[in-house]
Amino acid sequence: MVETTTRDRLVNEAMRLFSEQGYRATSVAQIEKAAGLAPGSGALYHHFKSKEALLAAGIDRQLDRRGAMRDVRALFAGLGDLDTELTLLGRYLFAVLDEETQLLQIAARTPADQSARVAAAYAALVDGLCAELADWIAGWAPHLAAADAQRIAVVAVNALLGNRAGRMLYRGVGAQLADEEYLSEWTTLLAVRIRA
Amino acid sequence: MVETTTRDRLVNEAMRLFSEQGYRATSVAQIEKAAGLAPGSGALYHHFKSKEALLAAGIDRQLDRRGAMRDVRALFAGLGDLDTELTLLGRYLFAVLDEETQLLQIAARTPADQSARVAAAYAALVDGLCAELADWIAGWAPHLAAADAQRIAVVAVNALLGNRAGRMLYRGVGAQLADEEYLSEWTTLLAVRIRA
DNA sequence: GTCTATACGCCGATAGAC
DNA sequence: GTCTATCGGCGTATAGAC
Repeated sequence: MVETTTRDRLVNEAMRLFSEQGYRATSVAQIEKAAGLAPGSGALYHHFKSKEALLAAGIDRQLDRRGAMRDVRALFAGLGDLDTELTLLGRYLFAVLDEETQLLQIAARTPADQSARVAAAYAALVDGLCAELADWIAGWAPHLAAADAQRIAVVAVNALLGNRAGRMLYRGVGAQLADEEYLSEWTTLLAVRIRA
Repeated sequence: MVETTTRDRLVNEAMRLFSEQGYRATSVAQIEKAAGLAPGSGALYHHFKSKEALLAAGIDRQLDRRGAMRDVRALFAGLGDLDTELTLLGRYLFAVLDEETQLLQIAARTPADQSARVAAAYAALVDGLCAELADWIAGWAPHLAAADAQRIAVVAVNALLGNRAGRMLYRGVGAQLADEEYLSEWTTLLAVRIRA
């Protein structure tokens, strides 16, 4: 059994509820109840000075969890042929996006002017993924201009992001491809382009 | 000067505000003020029985506007080579997504259980675009299996959707490619794949 | 059809007992 | 640290005058 402080439980439940319902639609009482406190009591305010400070703490924690695993080229280089590495890379990018699902959902459902932190965190995440992928592509295709590798990376990441956005925001509605099937086509698309 | 009824103005302003701020974050008073009525007066309730009925009316209108322009193959077929048609098709898909921006934004910022109508409307839009594109691809590449054409179309539409999602939800934050640059790479990616 | 006035509830946040 | 109790504000929605 993991020892969790009340503060940690509050952050956990708040981020979950924010991602499911949105920031404004989630009440402080609801968060307290989910964390095992009496709903409606101000118990939350002994740990955070306001509801927005709680959101900020959740975003900071999410950003701290990331930051490892910078050099993707070193991780995947030399494992096999282009298609194999590309498939692994695609799975890795999907995994990162899935880990950040809460943040992406909160970002989508929080008006930018209400909390600029979320928008900035999203931008940092996506820009980082694009840069990593562009770096990897440049390593595999030295004949391509750096700008071309960057453009390919942006489109490729957006293709994965669009898939996850559809999943996150409208779960269960509409026909979705299975992950492996989607990644298979994504890989083929990129491999052919990089070789051309 | 276009004759607009108060009811139309209410729908217009409500959809605009919903897409900018989200459904729950937008108050009835705000909608009334934007439509030229006294904020806080219940004047809105003489046109709609509730705030949710107003949202439903907006979604219905948006869905009615669409529905024309079904057969994309007929529109773009025979115009030129594959790259040319693909570029035009990409612009068309972007245009459709842009026209439906309000709906997509509202869908993203409205919890699914709060209004299933929005989620269903989104699913219909994206599924329709995928089917249109798959149809077009199948026409250009008869050697591909129908399932392959469908998979390519799904990834391609998701790539455009991911781009627009980033624009809509986090406007101004993060480096974004210009439309023409993005579409250029998107076209190249697909053209190479279809020819392979 | 639009207004003023208002009912009634929920929300964020605070005060103070234990 | 958590509780009960409560304040002030804003939310949706309604009643009734004009």
